[in-house]
Amino acid sequence: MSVEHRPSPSGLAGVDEVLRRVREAGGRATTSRRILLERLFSEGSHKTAEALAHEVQRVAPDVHLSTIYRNLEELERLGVVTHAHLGHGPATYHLATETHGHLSCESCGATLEAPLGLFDGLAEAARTAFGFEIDPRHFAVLGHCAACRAREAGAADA
Amino acid sequence: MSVEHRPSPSGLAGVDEVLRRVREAGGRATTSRRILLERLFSEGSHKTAEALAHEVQRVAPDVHLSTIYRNLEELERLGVVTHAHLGHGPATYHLATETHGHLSCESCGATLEAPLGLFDGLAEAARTAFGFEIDPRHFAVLGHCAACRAREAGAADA
DNA sequence: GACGTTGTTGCGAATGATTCCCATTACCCC
DNA sequence: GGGGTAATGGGAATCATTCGCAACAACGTC
Repeated sequence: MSVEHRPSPSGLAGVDEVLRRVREAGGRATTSRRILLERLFSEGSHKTAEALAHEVQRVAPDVHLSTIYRNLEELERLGVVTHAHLGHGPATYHLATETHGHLSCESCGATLEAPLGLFDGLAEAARTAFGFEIDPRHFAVLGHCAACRAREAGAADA
Repeated sequence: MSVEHRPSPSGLAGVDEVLRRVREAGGRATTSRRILLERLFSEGSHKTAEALAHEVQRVAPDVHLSTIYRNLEELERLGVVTHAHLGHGPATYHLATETHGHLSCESCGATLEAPLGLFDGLAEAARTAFGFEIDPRHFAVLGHCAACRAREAGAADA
């Protein structure tokens, strides 16, 4: 079996390499774990545990939701996956290689991926004022997106 | 009956005025609502619904937790109260007159109240880059506080 | 002050997201 | 290929919050 050559998001070699890392850490390369990883490496991020469960179950119907949660937790411990909270509602999971913050619209729920540089001003201010080091990745910053602001402004005018 | 003269946090006159506003909006000035408001106007913010329930129940033991939630929801609709999410765990409630953002430590759970000005840099950047208007009050920005950073750095050295 | 309307309450059950427990299964090292 | 043990399926437990509903209590009116 050769190494995967798919263009992985940004540095992690692929499913097989992750599974190798899992085994090095004393874990096992189970089928559910492999399928879950394939889904995580596929396009489209910000998937909830339940969405991932559905995707996995299309291939292996017996994989239980709690197995998904356990695997995500384990993969997170290994640094392969992270989760983010985009507002109310369930957490979303994605590969740890995709590092960005999130701006999430309170009106329509849309989520923007924000380059970490966007948070530099706040990071600097928090560091200076409080010695506090922000982590913009774990929780989204809420607010209102351009489309909703335009719509709401229009409604106010009408 | 005279207006309350207690030094209210920052502009809202007091329990009686809020209850007046409630009645103007077609609501009723019930005992549980009055007691809840007294607790909200008392010192110490960032209280969870459950903590508020305990405080209220010290005075009126039969007030049910769901009543607290309903009253908080109603008061929030009237613009008297807001809630914030300070990380994992339950939401916290406080008077809407206290406007500040939150920095919440992922290690120790401590929460700092941050003046809204701290977020100006991020607000500007998000507006320019995405037309996105942030609301720094509803969700805390997570990260690591000075104390925990010092402790963790020390542990790393040891 | 009694009355009726209708907003509110107490209570428990329902929900949604996640975690826990446990007996069974299936990796994978030797 | 057998055995030790990590992982799984299944369901029950948990935590925060919401809902449904019958009984109750504000408050304007008479």
